[in-house]
Amino acid sequence: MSWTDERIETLKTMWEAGQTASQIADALGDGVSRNAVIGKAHRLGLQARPSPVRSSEAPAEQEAPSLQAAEPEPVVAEPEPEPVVEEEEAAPPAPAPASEPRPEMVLRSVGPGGFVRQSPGEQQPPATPAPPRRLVPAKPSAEIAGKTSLLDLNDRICKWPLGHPGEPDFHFCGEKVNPGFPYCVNHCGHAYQAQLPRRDRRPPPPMPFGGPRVR
DNA sequence: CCCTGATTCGC
DNA sequence: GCGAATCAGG
Repeated sequence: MSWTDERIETLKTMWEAGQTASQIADALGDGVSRNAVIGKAHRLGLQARPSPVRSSEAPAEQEAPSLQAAEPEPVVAEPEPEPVVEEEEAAPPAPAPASEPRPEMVLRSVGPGGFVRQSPGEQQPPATPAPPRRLVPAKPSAEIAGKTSLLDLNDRICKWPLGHPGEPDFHFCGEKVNPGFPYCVNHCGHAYQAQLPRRDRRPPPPMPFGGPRVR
């Protein structure tokens, strides 16, 4: 299978949404390996994303073995207006009791504007430490409450798309999958239909991500 | 071991 | 352009 526009679009979307290469490859199906996904992603130029590996580390460190204790850090005044997200409920003084993030939450640093990319050459110096205010766990903002977004997809939930990418309310079914299938039982019924002898057959629904793989 | 992404290089 | 092989960190 070649990289059709459709598949490339899927790749881009999922990659930018923070899905792992494996997940994307799995979603694309057709024997696409995660290497293929990564390779294609690089060729598309969307490689900037957190990687567990820093192969080419050591960015030209001074040969001088002496450590520079305090480098005159340019005090880049951070005029951050700091929009305070006001909590509705009066937060009790007790800190949230181990409200640990879900392990499967694949959220990276997704801001309302998208991803924080870093180009190799231009990296902003680390922001001034002092976190002035308490940090509110930034929801993906656009995250439609109660709906399954791309970020929520995993192997176990139905990937049946509802709506269209780009639309504000685009989301996925989110039901538990029919084991062995990318969709829930219900949507499997839509995706996989016995051949009907009828002539007036309903037009098939759009296949998510270019259709399920055939193993 | 498993996972991850990055890179290389023959095709 | 493609992706398996390989590398390297978590």
